[in-house]
Amino acid sequence: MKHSHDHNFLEQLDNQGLKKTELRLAVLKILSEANSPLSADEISQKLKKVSFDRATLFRTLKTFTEKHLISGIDLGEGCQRYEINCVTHHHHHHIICSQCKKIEIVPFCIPNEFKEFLTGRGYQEITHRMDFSGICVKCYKS
Amino acid sequence: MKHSHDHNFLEQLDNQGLKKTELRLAVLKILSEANSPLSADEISQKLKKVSFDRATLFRTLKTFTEKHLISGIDLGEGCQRYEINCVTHHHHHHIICSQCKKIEIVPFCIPNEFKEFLTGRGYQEITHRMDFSGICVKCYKS
DNA sequence: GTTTATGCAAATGGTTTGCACTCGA
DNA sequence: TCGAGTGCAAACCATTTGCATAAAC
Repeated sequence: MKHSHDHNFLEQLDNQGLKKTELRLAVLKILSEANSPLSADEISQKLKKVSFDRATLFRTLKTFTEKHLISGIDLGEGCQRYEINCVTHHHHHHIICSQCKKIEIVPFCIPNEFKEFLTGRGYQEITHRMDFSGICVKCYKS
Repeated sequence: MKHSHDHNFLEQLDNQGLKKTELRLAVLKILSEANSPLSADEISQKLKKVSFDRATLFRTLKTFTEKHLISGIDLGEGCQRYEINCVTHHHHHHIICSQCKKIEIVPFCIPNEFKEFLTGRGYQEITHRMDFSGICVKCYKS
């Protein structure tokens, strides 16, 4: 899908005191147009037109994550996936098909009681991760 | 803590058609005496008395996981941790302290509705992962 | 003209693999 | 004895790091 806020990338980089380079703009564009979280490999593939170095890509992803422009997520595949952080992309969880690896967003989050329980146990700054895997309809039918 | 079913290790290996070697027995013993999931490194450290090879240890952990004698869990540290599977250790989730890395078991699991929702969406053989992190009381106080 | 970002090459860390040898059943 | 299990060395794969160059501001 196309986004109308492509031009915001420049602004976002500026706000974070980051220089606007071709790679950075390309990565932001790719992630904002993706409909599911992408691995570094997948981003690389979509970067065909842009010349870049793998180390630089990882540095970019790390910087963006630290500046909260993107989020890294782990679905147990042994690599990180990255998602753009924008107003329309708030906190959520995923399910990944164990066969075709298709990823969907899941429309629920953990009950408040969980966090309350842990707070009661003295934990501070609690974060959680939750994800699902299963065989999707398509794969199951075939 | 000491367990009275140490002698079951031999039996468990037998049941799975696995040969009873010193390393395997030692790993089962270590994991059954551990009070939180151990990484391959931590298991290695506890194996001081037994001579072993790192590759063999990983092969052992893989075999045990496949035979469901142990479970591998990922708490986002970049390595797997392993827990013994026995009658007294059923499905559960963890919280890890983001500072001291102490791991505790959390006494709740996801609501049934989550799985039901996904089943309704056509997913089969659904599994989930859920874990927490936060600063534990001890670390917070210091 | 600085500071920050990049490319290159090499290192890291957890884990896996190929192969010949060894040991448990 | 015979196949499963092991040690060793080397490979793997995602990611990181050091350093000198290049580009952004």
